[in-house]
Amino acid sequence: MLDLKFIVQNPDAVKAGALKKHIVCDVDRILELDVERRELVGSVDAARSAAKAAGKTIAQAPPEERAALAAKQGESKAALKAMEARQKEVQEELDRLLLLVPNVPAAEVPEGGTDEENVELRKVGEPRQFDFAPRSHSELGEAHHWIDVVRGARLAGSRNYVLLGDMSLLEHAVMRFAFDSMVARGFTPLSVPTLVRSETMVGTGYFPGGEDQAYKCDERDDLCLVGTAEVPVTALYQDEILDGADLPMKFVAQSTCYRREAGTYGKDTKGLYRVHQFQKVEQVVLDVADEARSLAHHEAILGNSEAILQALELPYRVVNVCGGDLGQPQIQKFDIETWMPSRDSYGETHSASRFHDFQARRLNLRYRDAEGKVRHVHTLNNTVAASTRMLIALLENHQNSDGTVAIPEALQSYLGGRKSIGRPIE
RNA sequence: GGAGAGGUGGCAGAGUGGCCGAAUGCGCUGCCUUGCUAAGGCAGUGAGCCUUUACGGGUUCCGAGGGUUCGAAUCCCUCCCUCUCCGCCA
Repeated sequence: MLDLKFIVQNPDAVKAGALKKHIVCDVDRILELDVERRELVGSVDAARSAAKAAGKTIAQAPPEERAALAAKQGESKAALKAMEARQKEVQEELDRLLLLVPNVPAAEVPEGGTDEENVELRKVGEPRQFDFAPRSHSELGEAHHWIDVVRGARLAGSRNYVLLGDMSLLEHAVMRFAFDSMVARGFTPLSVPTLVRSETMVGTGYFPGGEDQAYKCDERDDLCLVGTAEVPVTALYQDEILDGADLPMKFVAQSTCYRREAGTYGKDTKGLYRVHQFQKVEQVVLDVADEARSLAHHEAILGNSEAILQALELPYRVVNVCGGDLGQPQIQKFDIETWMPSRDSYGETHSASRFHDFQARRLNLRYRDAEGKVRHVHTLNNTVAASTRMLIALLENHQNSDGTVAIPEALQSYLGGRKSIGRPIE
């Protein structure tokens, strides 16, 4: 969330930001509530101060005078209670509204309402020209008995799948390659819970608003399945004050990711593109509150993922995500879209986000700088590799005319040195 | 799941109704002293909010939320979490 002081001092910038993101929030009501809140804090504090002083007088008064003094004290207490009740109401409404105010997007974020208005920054690699009719990953998966969506659905409903044989091995190979690459770049490997408290979902900015997209345990447990390791990793130090000397912290974690995909019926129904569960390696950076350093990290984590795609010999493009396609918490986001022949287009595979202190404020995640001042950290994250979408790209881009699939050199050592998988299809 | 214990400042750990935002120790910071691979002395050392040009002042926070009381870290209720033993189990 944004700093209340910032909102009060820059209401127009906040409103303009929300407009650019096509998000509705009531900034004026917040300003109103803040005025009332301050008045109440002033009078409540003064009343409490008086009550405290009176209490001390009573303690020191001779026993025979105490009853009278205490009775008098009881009267002013009723007024204090009323003020406190109102203060609580105001604070609660304010807190609720503050959670809905979006982060202000950077000036470099393009105007636009949907992903169609994202701006392409660069293309890397050429989409392959096939001299045969290429198969979709679904066709390849079925022909080789690598992907079983029928039994996946029987086990767990639609948008579920089973990977078999070499496809399961390939999934592990990609994940491990991605993970190892990040460790080699100095990221600290982490294994984290994928079932977290709602509070953690709020802290990272997924709630309120994203409840429909998350699987939630029943009322016995206040826990949700995460849609990404970003959640537990970013929240790792929530409610703590870190030593600024320990920053930046860079983490890489693999996790299973769960997504309800509510409201996407009929969309991307074939194959592995939109599924309820997949594996993902994610990178997260925590650093001091410094714009320049945040920007540098943003470039770096984008570059880390591009290096993975280049090693996997996959064509991709980078887009600057427009305001309307930006989430509530981001300052700016770059998506990487990888070429997918069956879609005859680039499909989103990575999302590199910069948040400034938006998540850190919600998470109460702070650090002490060199001067001893306590500040909120800046957070960033990016996909390193998401299993299913990487499998789509690998199968479809590296397929041969006989239906076998070439394995990029970077992955061969993870597959026992094999250069291809699959037998020729009849 | 059963039985028990407990949640206090960076850590350890006192504190069972007013003198407690909280002893003491450790850690950390600064100054001083001695001079030899270290020790000693003194001082300081939580966060939030309101207010103030500033110095400062006020207030809240002792797991969370309610309650009793003129007054609560201390008493009562609810919840959360941790630990120990037993049971079950990957």
